[in-house]
Amino acid sequence: MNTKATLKNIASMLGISISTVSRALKDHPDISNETKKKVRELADLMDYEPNAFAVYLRTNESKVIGLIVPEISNYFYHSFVAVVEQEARKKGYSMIILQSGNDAAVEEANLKLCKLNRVAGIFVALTSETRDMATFDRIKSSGIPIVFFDKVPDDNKYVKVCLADREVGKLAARTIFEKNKKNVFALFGNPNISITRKRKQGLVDELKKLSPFIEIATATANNSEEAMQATSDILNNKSKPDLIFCMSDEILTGTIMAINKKGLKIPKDIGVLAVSNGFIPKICNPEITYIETSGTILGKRAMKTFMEVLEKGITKKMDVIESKLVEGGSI
Amino acid sequence: MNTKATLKNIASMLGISISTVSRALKDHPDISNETKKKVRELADLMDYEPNAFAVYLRTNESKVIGLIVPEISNYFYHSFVAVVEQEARKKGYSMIILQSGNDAAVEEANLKLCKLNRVAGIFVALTSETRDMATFDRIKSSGIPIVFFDKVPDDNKYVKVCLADREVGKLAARTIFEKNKKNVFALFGNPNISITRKRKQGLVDELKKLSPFIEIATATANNSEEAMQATSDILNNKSKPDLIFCMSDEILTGTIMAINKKGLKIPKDIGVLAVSNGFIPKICNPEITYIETSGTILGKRAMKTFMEVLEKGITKKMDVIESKLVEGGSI
DNA sequence: CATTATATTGCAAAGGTTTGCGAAAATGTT
DNA sequence: AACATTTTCGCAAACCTTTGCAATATAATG
Repeated sequence: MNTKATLKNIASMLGISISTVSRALKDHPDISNETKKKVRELADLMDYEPNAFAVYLRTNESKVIGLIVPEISNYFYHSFVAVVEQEARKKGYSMIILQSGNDAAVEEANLKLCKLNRVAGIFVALTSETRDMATFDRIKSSGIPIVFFDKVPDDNKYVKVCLADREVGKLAARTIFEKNKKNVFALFGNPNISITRKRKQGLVDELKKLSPFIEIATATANNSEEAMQATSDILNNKSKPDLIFCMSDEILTGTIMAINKKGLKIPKDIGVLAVSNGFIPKICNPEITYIETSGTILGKRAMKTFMEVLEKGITKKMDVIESKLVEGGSI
Repeated sequence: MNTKATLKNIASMLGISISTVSRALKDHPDISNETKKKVRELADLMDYEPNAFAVYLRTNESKVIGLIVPEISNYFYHSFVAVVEQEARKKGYSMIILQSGNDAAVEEANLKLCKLNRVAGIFVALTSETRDMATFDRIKSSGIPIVFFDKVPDDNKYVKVCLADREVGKLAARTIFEKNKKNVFALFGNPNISITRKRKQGLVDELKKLSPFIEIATATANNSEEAMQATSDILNNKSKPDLIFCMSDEILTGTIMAINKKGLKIPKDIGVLAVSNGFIPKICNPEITYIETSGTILGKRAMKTFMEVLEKGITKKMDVIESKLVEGGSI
């Protein structure tokens, strides 16, 4: 086997010291152009790449970002993941991805893994089960910045990037009011996470404020299947609602399948309003009217915030992303 | 700041040597139970975690798997990513994710990054632009195993896990024949990648064999927008096809939007047959009939193959996954 | 008690890089 | 020519862990 491409070997082959080689490759001003040239040529020839671990060990910082989400493959996160990875690569970072699968213990293990790998920082969307923030606090105080996104903790001592969830609810309420709907069935996700509570509160409160004549029933579904079941149940009632509100893409999926199965026509038989990134709404017929939540935008903003945290050492911040209504033909 | 949790510090606090501490924490038989106990207690107290970089540097192997795909957020890959991450975590590995964005240069940079990070192995779905396999060969011969999936190279000297693409095409052909369709419009993705060529060949050849009376026109679309455009164009012809075949979810998405926009009814006005993981077909009304390609299954098989490669040192293998027809109501 | 086996522990090198500081060589200044 | 500067380079420590081997302490054997 031919000699490994290390600083040491290059140095000995050239009869100069390791430190000179190291500096030459970094274009350090202390080194003469002549030497630099020699070193670079041999390094190229030997296909030299610095040993990342040695660098990390020495500098004690890695160019890796940790990303912890409940599930990658869920509607919203993968576009977030995609854009964060892109932006990260532009800045010379790689991304290590971990799923918590809505299990607080796994989430904690993942956090440890991040710490173990000395990541430069961590993006986290919380599990709906997460109660104890102690591990996060420990990691944060050990100097690893954490940016929470989407599923964020309530406490304001963290850095978070999220949607204006209460506004999302209010916007939904105003839409319902303007479209003159009277009997709303609203489906929400896990009530333990704050975005659910906020969206629900925004919707219910605003609706109450706008009109005393709009009836609203709410229900909870933890996944598409439950959403489908809940929708089916309500559609079998004799007093069918005239609009179904879906808090997320996951729920929208179930609702649409239930409506289709039942053979109802949107919007003639029933209206639909969703909170979504737009992908599913656009392949439906007619297109679903939705309040936009873009993983791509969220990702970009999160990355921007992350760089701020890294460079300026911010430890608390809340970046809230406004959303807007995109009209389809489902109401 | 309190002392860092390192072997050295633990050792000096306990008045013993570093190696003893190291071995005590590994439950090495050379160390007395008494010492082990002392060491473990202090280590726990100090929240000791071995410095991964030092370990990697010393052992020259990391517990990280690289995953390179054209795009994470595309229909199929994110479920693959999700399951691979899960399985990897079970085996003590983490996953670093990289997107090539269909750019061979970025793909190469990503490969380098994997090498730089001394990953334990790499999963790759090729770019449609990839021609030169030299970098892959170099990495492979440097001892890092590579498992290709989905978008795999033609050459049999690699380890690959993929769908039975030709069979997929044939299955589509048989379905078309049985459903008595006569005028097929088939939309394919990038012709540079082998799965496109194979699916197309399978479809066209088998169709020809089954009946001389079935007309088939094909077209190429590189993304949803192009697929939508191509479908719109063909639907404006006076001789409308009676079935559209979509090679992938990406294309199906565009086709469905075009059909909806045109106001046509499936299957009355036009039939649709797709190759898909099933998610989009199931939210359509009626559900689309599709040939199943599951990222989840592919991911599991890929991971299994990967472990074989790692443990048994296999260097070439081809794992082909059969697919089946799932009937919706779109034909 | 002397000798040998066994149980514990420590020493030190190795893995590859970075970097402060001092040394040597080259150049410039009177 | 003597001195001051500047340019160029090397020494050696540090980052933290792993591990072969030597060293000591303890117990067992004759």
